[in-house]
Amino acid sequence: MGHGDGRGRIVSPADADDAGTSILHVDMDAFYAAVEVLDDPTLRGLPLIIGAPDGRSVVSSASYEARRYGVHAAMPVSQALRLCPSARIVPPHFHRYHEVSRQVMAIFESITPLVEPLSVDEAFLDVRGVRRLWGSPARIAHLVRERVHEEVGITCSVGVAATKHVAKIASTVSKPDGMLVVAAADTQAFLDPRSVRAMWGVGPKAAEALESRGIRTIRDIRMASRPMLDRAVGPALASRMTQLARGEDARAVETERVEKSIGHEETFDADVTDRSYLRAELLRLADRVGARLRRAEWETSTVAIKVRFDDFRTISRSLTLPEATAVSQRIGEAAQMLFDQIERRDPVRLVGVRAEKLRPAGGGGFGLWDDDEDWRRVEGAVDDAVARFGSAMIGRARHIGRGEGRGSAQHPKAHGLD
DNA sequence: TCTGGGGTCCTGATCCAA
DNA sequence: TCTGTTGGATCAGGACCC
Repeated sequence: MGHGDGRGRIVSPADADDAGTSILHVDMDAFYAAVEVLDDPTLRGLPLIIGAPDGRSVVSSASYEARRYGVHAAMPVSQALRLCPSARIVPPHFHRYHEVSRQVMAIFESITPLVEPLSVDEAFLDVRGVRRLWGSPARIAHLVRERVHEEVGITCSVGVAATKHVAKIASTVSKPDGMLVVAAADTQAFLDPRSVRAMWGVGPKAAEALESRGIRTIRDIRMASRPMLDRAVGPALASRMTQLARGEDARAVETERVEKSIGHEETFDADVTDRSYLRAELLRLADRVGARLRRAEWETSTVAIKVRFDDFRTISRSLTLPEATAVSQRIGEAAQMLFDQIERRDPVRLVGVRAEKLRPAGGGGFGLWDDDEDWRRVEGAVDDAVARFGSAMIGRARHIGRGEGRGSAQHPKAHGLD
């Protein structure tokens, strides 16, 4: 039995029992590495690590040959190289991955209009309405695998099930280059013995909280009392887990997805103490954020920054603007303003800028390219708040303590400053 | 050993207005 | 007018996903 780690392979036959199923989860196998091999066949069969060769980068993807040494995504490249010294480091070519991704998604869309891309290398397909055209879900899964292999030259794994959650687990189990069909009637038997860690939304922390209470499998979740689960992982996750553990997952395949935030961040090769350099970096990141907002014809009403210090402690600060904007300069100045309120002066390893609370441009606010008057109003409102409440009240750092009016001064409107 | 970058969602604290 | 309650908005932090 496979574990999605390259040690085994499961391929359900095209005439497998797929009663009650209609959802496919398609996941490319070691996608970035596969694209690199596609473009340079001499890399085939080698342990590959996709990641920047220097600095503080982590593994973006690893070929199955490298995974056998324990290398996995998100691991520092330096550590990966210790585990697998013979690995070839290949710098990522994200543009190319997106190009290949578009090819793959086009194949999906030629089979069914109901395609929900989850990321560059995976998607859900709802095939309910196209059975008369292509056959049963299991047959369609075969077709997808065949076409991706023939037309693009890479392999993928497919899970076929009655729900998204089960289809996703099924594709993971069948990896690499596999396919697994879980008929609706077999859902519970399929889920029950699996580790809680296999569930969508259960990461290391939640798994630890569950396992410390003796809850190790999905069956254990099904049998556990709700109050106990609530205490372990919080009511929201407990509720979701309980439903998913029973095989209940009413989420439809959504073809439309609206972005809720746009951000950029950067980890420096070496920690930075120079405040003016950091302020300039914030401006540069804000420039990229603004450019993306304008390209997408969005504007933002909340600017947030993230600062990670040398000890990896990370803080964030955000500011709601009196008026939405997509002007980089305004986003940058808000980011700098937030940064200036942070009192901690330790070396910084990362800064980031994010635009939140997005809305279509021109939706009731001022236009994208109004003159500076509007921005002067933003600054004026914040300056006014600083004058009234003191700078420490604006974007107050957590270490100063709560309960002293944090928040109120961040909403100029709430104080009639607008 | 030393931990990216792009996101989403949840939680708890706090403030404010009804 | 004063006080208490409640729900929405906002903010900060963190878990999680790929």
